[in-house]
Amino acid sequence: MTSVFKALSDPTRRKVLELLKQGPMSAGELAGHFVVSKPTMSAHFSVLKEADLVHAQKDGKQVIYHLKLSVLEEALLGLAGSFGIAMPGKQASGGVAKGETAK
Amino acid sequence: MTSVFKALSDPTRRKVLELLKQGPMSAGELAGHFVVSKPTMSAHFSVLKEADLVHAQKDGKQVIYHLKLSVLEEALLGLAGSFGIAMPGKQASGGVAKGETAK
DNA sequence: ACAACGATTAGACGATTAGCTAATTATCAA
DNA sequence: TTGATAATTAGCTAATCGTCTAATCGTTGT
Repeated sequence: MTSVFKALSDPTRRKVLELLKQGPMSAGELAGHFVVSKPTMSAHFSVLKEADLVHAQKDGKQVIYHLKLSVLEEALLGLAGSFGIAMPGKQASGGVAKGETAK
Repeated sequence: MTSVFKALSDPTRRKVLELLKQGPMSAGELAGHFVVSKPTMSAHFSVLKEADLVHAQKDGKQVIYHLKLSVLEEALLGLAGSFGIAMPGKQASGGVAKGETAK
């Protein structure tokens, strides 16, 4: 959970995830959307991999990154749940009961 | 948005917010729940204030902290929305509004 | 006025972070 | 085999982070 929020705390990394939301993309193509150097982007990809928010698949000389939406969803849901925050979609779930911890 | 996720990226600060979820609490009482020094806790409170996740109200020689749940909710809702993540509660909202960036 | 208490500020320290350039690895094409 | 291309690793710097102790500030009770 900490690693996910740490990953999300950088605007560049959030934007990478948003780009990946539209579909898998190579490291180079992703890097093309930013002004920083490719090694810097590579470091960002490492943080995202570490947080399990993306999956890297090697394809020839490229590396294709995929968003792992379920992991992001679980983190957000986990935090929202532990604060009884209701969010759009599905039906109300009542949040965490009194005295519970909401891992 | 970045300041909120930065604040959330530390486990101590997340736990502070969880304690505050149950109601306002003084700096000292909050600090009592952790093993770190009070000045360190004070620094954590500063980060939370900076992110507007808590409000500090002075009362005599104490400072009472209040959770600003709506700010947390908005940040989570914003990110979830920009990824089309549906979460329990309310009804679906179709994501980020026109022209918005979901920074 | 002064001592005690709750909290923050100041200053220091090691660890981590985001960024860079240069070098390296891996793959593919000529 | 050589060269080009995609990406990562290595090595560095400057800035920020989390933590500490010591000092200070503001309030309250004597």
